Amino acid sequence: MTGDVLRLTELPPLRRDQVIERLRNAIIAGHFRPGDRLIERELCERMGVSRTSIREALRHLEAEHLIQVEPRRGPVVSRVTRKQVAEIYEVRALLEAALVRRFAETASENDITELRRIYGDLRSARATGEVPRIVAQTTRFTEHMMGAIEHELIGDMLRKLAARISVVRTLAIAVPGRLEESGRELAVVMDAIERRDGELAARSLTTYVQNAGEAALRRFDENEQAESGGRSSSRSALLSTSKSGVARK
Amino acid sequence: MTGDVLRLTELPPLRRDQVIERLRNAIIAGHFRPGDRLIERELCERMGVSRTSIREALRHLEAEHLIQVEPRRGPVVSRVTRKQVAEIYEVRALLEAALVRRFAETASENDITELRRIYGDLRSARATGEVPRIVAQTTRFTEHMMGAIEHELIGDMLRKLAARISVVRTLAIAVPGRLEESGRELAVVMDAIERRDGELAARSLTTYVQNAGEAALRRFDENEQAESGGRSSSRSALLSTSKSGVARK
DNA sequence: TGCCGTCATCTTGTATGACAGCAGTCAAGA
DNA sequence: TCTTGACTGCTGTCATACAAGATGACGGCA
Repeated sequence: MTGDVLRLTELPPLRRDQVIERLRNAIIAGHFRPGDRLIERELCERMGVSRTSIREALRHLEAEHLIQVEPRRGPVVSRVTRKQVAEIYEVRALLEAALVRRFAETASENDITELRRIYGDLRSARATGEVPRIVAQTTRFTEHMMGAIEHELIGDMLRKLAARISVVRTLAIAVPGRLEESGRELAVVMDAIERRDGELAARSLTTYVQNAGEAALRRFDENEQAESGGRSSSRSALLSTSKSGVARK
Repeated sequence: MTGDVLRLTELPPLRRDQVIERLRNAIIAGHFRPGDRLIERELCERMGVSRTSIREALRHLEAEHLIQVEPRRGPVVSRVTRKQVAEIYEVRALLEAALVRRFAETASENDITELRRIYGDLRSARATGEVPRIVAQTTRFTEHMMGAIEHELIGDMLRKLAARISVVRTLAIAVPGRLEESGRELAVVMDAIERRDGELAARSLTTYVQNAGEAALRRFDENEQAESGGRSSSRSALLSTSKSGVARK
């Protein structure tokens, strides 16, 4: 119905969209870090496109809150404030609870089986303690549910929120003791889903996200301290000097 | 804490931001209508700015989903699908419920008094049946709560969602019988707030939004029918020819 | 030694001009 | 009436240019 099967090249993808995507990924992956300035010319050279495309892409990322632009100073990778972190986790809890409730209640058996499989991978990842793998599998877990319930908006919002807290989130996973705790919480969620208990799934997932949020805030505070401590050699600092060669504030 | 009080001229506002604002308002106000093409040159001339600024503004609005861009065809004021309307009302219900719950539980007495005052204005507006006034007062009502609880994120999201459904929302208000029904629902909400019953406030507001959503969907369906009926003279059609002189699909 | 004002330099914000190439239109032709 | 091809309209990108704010270096002064 939509999209012609015989379509040739799908049309060359727009440069600006590619730029958006790559910059977004770079930020999420932590290649650029909060506070890094994004200098247009540099980006032009690195990506081999004109300033026009770069700037248009930047406007898009700005709207997503991934970068902030102070007039005449140019774009800077967003730093999130403590309050913002708290708010994001709060809203994420709401949306994800709605997501999981609906999934538990309406997903097909296949979707649930598949989720169980992903959950298995997630557990193995968690067992290794390798943070990047854990993040990846957790994303897959959520992403699968989003795909299944076909709620464009919730999916969209959750993805955007996740992007904004990618840094803190990564740090939060490694909070001592949190991995075990969250493991138990997730088990309850998975269990509720399999029993098709949407209400319980939603409630337990809310708890999970709330606790994750608290862990994130704890990390956040530690980081603030470390920063005001001035020991800029502290490599774990959220806002430490970028390795990407980009100027900083 | 944020923003320097001593700042001189606040700096001349950026052109692109002004463009964003004006276009957004124009869309929300219905001056441009869903499906209208936004032709860059035209916008340049009308607003007296260069294509550069226009295009950057468009990228921003695109990220807000207020416009959609089909590659090489350019921007078009977003048409919302039925599904999107449903999803938006769903999420709006979630967020607004959280908002009102928190307001009921934590707002100062002054804030509540003020809300009651606004509620009074809202009631008078509703009594007249003048849709634009009703919309304005309803917005004030929500906006007041958003200001009081200081939850940037929820406020931001609700505003963006509201923008996306501004057209449908306007139509929905005039659904026969809905005005009375919603009046009663709102009364319950206001009452719950004054009694500081966050739970009840949230629940009743959820009902209110859900019903509003159903009304909106009903209107939406009527519109679709009217449209496929082909009688393009039907002036109430959601997608009728724009009066703004802008080309259409 | 430490603070201040000045100047050179870097960057952004915005405007212009150009141009290739997709899209939609319309008239000529079958 | 349907098909084809030429024509025109716009978008997507690039290259340039330039004023003005932001930054950083430097030398003078206390």
